[in-house]
Amino acid sequence: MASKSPLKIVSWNINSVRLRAPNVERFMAEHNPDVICLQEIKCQNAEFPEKAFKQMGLPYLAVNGQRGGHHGVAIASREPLEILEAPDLCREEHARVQAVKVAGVEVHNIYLPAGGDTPDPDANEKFAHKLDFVQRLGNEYSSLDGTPRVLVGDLNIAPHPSDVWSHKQLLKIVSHTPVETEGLEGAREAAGFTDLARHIHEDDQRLYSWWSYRARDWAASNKGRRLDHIWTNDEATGLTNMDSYRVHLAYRGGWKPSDHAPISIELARP
DNA sequence: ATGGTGGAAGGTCCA
Repeated sequence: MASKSPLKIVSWNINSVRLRAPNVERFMAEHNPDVICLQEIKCQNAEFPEKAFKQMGLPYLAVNGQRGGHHGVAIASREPLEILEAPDLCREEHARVQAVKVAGVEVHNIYLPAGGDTPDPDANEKFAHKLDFVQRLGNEYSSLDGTPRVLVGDLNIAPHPSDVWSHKQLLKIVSHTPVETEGLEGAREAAGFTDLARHIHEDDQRLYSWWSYRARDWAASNKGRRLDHIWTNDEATGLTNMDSYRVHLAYRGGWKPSDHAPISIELARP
């Protein structure tokens, strides 16, 4: 019965939802998830391709878009969503955070600031903003109740050495500097979340979810980073089917791909 | 040491 089927949740930095609605449609046809959390939708609320999503079987939408073609997050669902107040994580008031409750599970969708090129908060305001966002993340999620809670999104930090193609060569590159990786791990632990990918896979297993557009051949060079994450609180960890974690590599290729691959997990319904 | 690509906006920013 539908009520006993697992809840399949996807996180995907789509890099323009208007351009890539067909990619989402293909994913739906192939994997049939219940909830898709998108980041970098790059449109305003009224511009979201609502009709296409309804037609592909995701009629329930929570859209947090932004003017100017930047940022923006959305959650699309097969079943009804209750929109929740999201934690105040972004001091710049970008559209980067949203939260819903679906099938008894809280789903938080986050697009953490990339942080610019210079990993120095005094010289680079974007990096300072990124660190502030991480700090708030740890604080805000430390005091919530024990509802099953899943936090997903593009966190723009690859915390483990095996989350990047070269730990040594990326130590001074934004996304893998110690202040970011230690900050994110500290925030996650303070808030009581489990990083599912690293709970499932040993640290000698390299895991990536993003490959730059700038490589001549992203698959051949394989210089990836794990920037996209699925975290669960203890209540949700207990519902998680650990064998179901996937990075959907095929969607980094194909027609006009995003530079991020979708990742997914399945949970038993509470 | 540099520039490489991509999207959207709009004559440049963000990633």
